[in-house]
Amino acid sequence: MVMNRKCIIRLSRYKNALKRLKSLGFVKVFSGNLADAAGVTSSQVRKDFSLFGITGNRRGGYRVDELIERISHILGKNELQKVVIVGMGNIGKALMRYRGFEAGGIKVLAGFDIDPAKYNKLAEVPILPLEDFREFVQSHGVKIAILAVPDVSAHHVSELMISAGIKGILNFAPIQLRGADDVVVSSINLEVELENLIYFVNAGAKAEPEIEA
Amino acid sequence: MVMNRKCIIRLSRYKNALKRLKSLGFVKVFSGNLADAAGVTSSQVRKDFSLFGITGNRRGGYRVDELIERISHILGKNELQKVVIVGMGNIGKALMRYRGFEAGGIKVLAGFDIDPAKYNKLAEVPILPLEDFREFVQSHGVKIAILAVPDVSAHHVSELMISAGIKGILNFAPIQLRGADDVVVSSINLEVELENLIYFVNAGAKAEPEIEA
DNA sequence: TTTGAGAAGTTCATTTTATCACAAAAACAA
DNA sequence: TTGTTTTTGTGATAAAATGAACTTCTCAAA
Repeated sequence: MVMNRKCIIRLSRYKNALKRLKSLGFVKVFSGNLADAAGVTSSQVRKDFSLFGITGNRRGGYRVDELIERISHILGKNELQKVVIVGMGNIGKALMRYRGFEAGGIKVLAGFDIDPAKYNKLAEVPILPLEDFREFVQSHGVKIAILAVPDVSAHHVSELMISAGIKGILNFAPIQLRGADDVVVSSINLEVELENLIYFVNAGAKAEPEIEA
Repeated sequence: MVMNRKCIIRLSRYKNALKRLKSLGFVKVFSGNLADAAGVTSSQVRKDFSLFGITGNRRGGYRVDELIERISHILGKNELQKVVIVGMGNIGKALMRYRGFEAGGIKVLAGFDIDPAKYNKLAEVPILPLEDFREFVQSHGVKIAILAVPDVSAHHVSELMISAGIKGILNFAPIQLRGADDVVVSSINLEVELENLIYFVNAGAKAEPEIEA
């Protein structure tokens, strides 16, 4: 069952919304509630759930706990996900320190850089030489890597990642990575995001819908 | 002429690719070249250009310089774009220090926080109290703001931004902001991005296309 | 038990988005 | 000139996503 990326993004959104609802004491939730929280229509919510075989009660809606559990399972969030970061510049360091990941079951195992001044092999989350990358990810079974190096090194590092067995790359470098067929690449480009905002602000935005990350 | 967001993202991509091609010495470029660089089809490139009235020569392709100029103009990149950042946590600080913006004609004027320990009013790019936000953006005519505060404060700060006249918000908080009709919100949610990667990696990704930031 | 209302689940139509295919234009060569 | 090639520009076509509407089930109250 091959799923659409947009649909998966919505699932993540639903999960976030559900966690908030749960912390507010909600036990049950209706498609309309989730739709409001995620900024979509209730049809969409029900259809998304239907795609994944998620089912509720025809009158009582969905049980919050069950739904969170179910979506987390689909997203693979029931087991700890190990991640490494390459590039200890501004962005890389910020991501190393970002504590939001842990709550989401994502564990940053290590950072890597080529600059010896940045090494810190003894820290709880160590910063290691890039030469150690291959061995590290293989011995720890890491499949996901964050690429936060300058654009000139991005292509080279992405090849290293792929050859070391990385299967998913979150790319912060402002270039288009051409990955292997079994490697997923997702890019975040801050300048592109800002250019978008600038365009729509200048265009006198007419209620542009909020877009996926 | 109301434009599609995806289309604008592609324009940004084309522009980035063009800059690289230019630095390699290219003077002319064909739709096929740009398509390869941006990871789309040549038809798509031509159709995007057609939407904006960008036109080339029926056999000679497009002039690189002219095209960069044209796209930059459409994206509003020919004048300096002023931006402020609210929230001087990990992400906010990293964005303050990020030097990639300047090359793209984006100028971070100031950062804001509620924590007096973070103030630095005399720095070249000052960090100011959040109370000064409204006055600052109004006196400087700032229309774009980056929201990098914890989720609990995100809604409150976004309301402040909107009431102060901000028209575009780049949101890093993991919640769905509900903006006014004339305010554009674009969200970057790191956890959602990683969850996506995790899902497709676990699903044994079959050449998933790289996606927009 | 019956009835009515509320909400899920599903189908269908609409709208949006991307691809294909081809005619018209430009450049070049003979 | 005239023909040939190359690439654009766009209309037609296909595919995908969305939203509305309909059907079915469940619960609760009379």
